[in-house]
Amino acid sequence: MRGFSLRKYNNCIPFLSSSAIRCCYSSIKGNAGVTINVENEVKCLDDAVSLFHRMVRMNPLPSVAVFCKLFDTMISMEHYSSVVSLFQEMRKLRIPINEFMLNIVTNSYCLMHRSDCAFSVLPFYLKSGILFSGVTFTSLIRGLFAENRLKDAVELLKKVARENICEPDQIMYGTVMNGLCKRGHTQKALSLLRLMEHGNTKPDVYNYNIVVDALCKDGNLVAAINLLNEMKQKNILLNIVTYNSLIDGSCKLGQWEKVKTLFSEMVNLNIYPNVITFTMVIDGLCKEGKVEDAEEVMKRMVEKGVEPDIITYNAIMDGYCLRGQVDRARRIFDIMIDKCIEPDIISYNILINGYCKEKKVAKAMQLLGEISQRGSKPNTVTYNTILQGVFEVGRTGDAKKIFDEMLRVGPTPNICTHSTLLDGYFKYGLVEEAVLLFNELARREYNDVSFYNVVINGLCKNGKLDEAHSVFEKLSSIGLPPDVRTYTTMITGFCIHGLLDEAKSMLRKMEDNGCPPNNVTYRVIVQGFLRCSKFSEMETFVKEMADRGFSLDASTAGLLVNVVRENPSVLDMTPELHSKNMY
DNA sequence: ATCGAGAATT
Repeated sequence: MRGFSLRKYNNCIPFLSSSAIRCCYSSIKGNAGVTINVENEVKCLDDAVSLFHRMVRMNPLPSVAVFCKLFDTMISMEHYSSVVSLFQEMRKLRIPINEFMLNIVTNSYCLMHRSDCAFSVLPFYLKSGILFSGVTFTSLIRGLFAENRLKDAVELLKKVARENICEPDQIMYGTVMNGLCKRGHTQKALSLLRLMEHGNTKPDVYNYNIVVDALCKDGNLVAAINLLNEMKQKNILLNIVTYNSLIDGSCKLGQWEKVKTLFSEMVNLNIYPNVITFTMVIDGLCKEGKVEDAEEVMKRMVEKGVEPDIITYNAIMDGYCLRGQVDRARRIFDIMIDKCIEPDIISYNILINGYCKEKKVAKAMQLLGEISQRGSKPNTVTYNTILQGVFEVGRTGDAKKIFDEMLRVGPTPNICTHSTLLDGYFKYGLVEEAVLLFNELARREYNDVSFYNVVINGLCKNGKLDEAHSVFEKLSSIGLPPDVRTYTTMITGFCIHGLLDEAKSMLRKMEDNGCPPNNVTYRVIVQGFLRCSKFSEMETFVKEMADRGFSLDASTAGLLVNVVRENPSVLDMTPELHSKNMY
């Protein structure tokens, strides 16, 4: 990272106070030999805090390891800021700390997405004569990735290696590789893997699995299998994760023969499919509409002694919903409860989505009300799903009420919530509401092009072409390249308003900007010229379409047929229409 | 005693 120096972070540890924490200095004698079983004693934050207070009053004090164990337990319950507070208390009480403790605190800050505070712990290591370890920097790197500071994360790894601060291990490399892969930089992760192969720290199965999985997720199964073969050649011991990634990748491409091969290959290596393996297959089948096959796989897994879990059931439920059989999904939901598998918020979201897709909004709303009764809590996806469903049936008033409820008592709206709202408002002509909301959102720095596509589309469809165009222009000023949908939406807007020259120049512009038009773009522009009876120019685009292997859709072809009926001479100008089987 | 990879929802 640029300008990285320990001095910079000196004396900037934020004091996080906690009113819950009040320390008592009187010591209780005779606690020597008292054993503390942190895991059994701590079930919630209150338990942790009160145990901490008992511990600091003991004489002699419990070892630092016990404090570490306590903090670790708190981290597993996601009480990161409380870990920091208790650590501050320990310091005030001058309770000795060690390397492990500092690493845990550093990690807590990183998990809070406060890598700035995490860096401010570094001077403590120096002051206390404690050496940094790979663990320290791995946590920091993870923290930087969590804040999407990819360059800083990679730079920190390089700095650690270059300045011999400590020898990066497989975990540190793996953390960087994983951070890169999860953000779409598979090739960079692959380069790092190659770098490791030539360096001192040889990649292990974790490192390979990260890249194998990323390649599979990219749909690049061939490269993933090549890497698998490299692993075999290098005698890297393959494991269940390796095969699960490959099986998932094959399922998502519908390569069921490959799935079978991988299954037998892994079993030959004494690696047995687990609940994750089976669930991936079940989900893949469900997504292809083959829910019966998925249920068959579920039976087989039970026969093999592998019990389906909540995720397996959720996949099946979603499979039925995708086929429009929400009632069957509901039955699975009830079976799940009978088997004492508690539905989670995703189960509810799947069912709510199922009901919405069948326009059974009342059912969806009812289910929303039931969520808290069963000890779950609606999340952002729940509300987004309901909002979409309510808009779908045109109940804009209900949508507004639900959004208000969300703002009052619900989870934080995200970009998807806002897209749904804007799309809904525009769709039903509530332009004022939409524009107001869009202006409110200006400071959020949303950088997802599909969000702007919704806005541009809404403005175009509501006669606000100039505003749409200025949002389009804004994209380049915030460094967000328009995608094929953005251009197509703009072109549609121009065509609706009869601005064919603008439509045409936008078509050329997208090509120049490295974003070639697709089938839809051409259909839109052909329809535009057709509706304005500009047959000869239309012909140019029909020709271009044919050259690029695109074809007309039914509605454009239908329009064309009507035009030909009224004006047969059009046929003379468009030989492509009959010679290339365009209808 | 602290840091790592794989499954489901809008």
